Amino acid sequence: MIKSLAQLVRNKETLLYATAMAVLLLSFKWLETHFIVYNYRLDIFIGSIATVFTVLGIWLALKLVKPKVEVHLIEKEIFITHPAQSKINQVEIEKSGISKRELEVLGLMAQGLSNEEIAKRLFVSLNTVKTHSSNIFLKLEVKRRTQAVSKAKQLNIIE
Amino acid sequence: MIKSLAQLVRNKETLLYATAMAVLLLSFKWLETHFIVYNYRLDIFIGSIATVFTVLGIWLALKLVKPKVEVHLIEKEIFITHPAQSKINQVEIEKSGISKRELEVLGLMAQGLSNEEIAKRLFVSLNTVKTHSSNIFLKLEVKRRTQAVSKAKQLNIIE
DNA sequence: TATTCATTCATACTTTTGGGTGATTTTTCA
DNA sequence: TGAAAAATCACCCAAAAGTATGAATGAATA
Repeated sequence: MIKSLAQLVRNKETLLYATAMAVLLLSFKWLETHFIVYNYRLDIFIGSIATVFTVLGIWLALKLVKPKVEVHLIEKEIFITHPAQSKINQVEIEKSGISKRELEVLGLMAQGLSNEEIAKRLFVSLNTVKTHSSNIFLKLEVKRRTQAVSKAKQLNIIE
Repeated sequence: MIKSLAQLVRNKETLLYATAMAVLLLSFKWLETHFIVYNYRLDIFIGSIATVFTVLGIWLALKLVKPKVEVHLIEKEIFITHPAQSKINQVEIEKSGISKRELEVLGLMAQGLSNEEIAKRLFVSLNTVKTHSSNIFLKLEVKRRTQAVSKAKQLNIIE
């Protein structure tokens, strides 16, 4: 309420409305002096004044007071399954010490390729792939390719 | 404005406010008859009535006008990592024809266990695990355990 | 320049895996 | 109850995977 009054005072149009009220009062005063108002029933006169000024008050309030705004916040939950998540953990790769080439081999391993197939894919010999594999197992501290794939996926160093 | 009036009529509290206005009017009437109001300056009397009813009007308007409702949608993003998701696709399991026991073996396979380790875990012989493995490969139409794991994860029949 | 590291390859050997076949025992289900 | 499916196990053989060791080469680096 205090705030509303403060707004009312601050408002640029306040003068206009104040003037309107003054004019109304003056017009009543004029009616009072120039017509024989008292011939009419005084309570009717007062009643009409009350009505007019009530309407004026309502009009004033509606014009001046900034409308109340109730803000309703509705939380809409958006489920994101995984937006191409599973970002490869570069940190873990470096921590494990796995080289680029070994990572390639590991990736193909995870796809289910045999050493022979990996060798053909990378244009190297079977022995090379075996060496890479062994090094991978050492670095991941596992014994088998299946374990390597399992651990690599856990560490997010592949896929 | 029309809408506001309609609200005003509908409002349950309207009677209260109407009563308040009636009481005010009656009190003025009472003042009029029981005191010699006319001894005072009539314009002061009218002015106070105007002021009172202006305030009443303002108060009425402030009380009765329903606030505007602004609805704000807040989109709350919920990321689902993959512990909760990745529900096992029962349909694909049945489609592949993989039995319960074979599924067990497949699961341990995916964890990187060797046939020997699986055998010990399941309290069966190595040969049994081999048989299960072979059947799994047939049913998944793959050649190696690594491929089996890869395909099984694609089909969501494990994990 | 010397050294380290990644990559490549080889040979020999062991272990694991996978294919094929057959058989017995449970379990399930019509 | 009786047939089908699932689970169990064995033996043999071959392929693939993995271990160990050694070595050559090229690129990066201290």
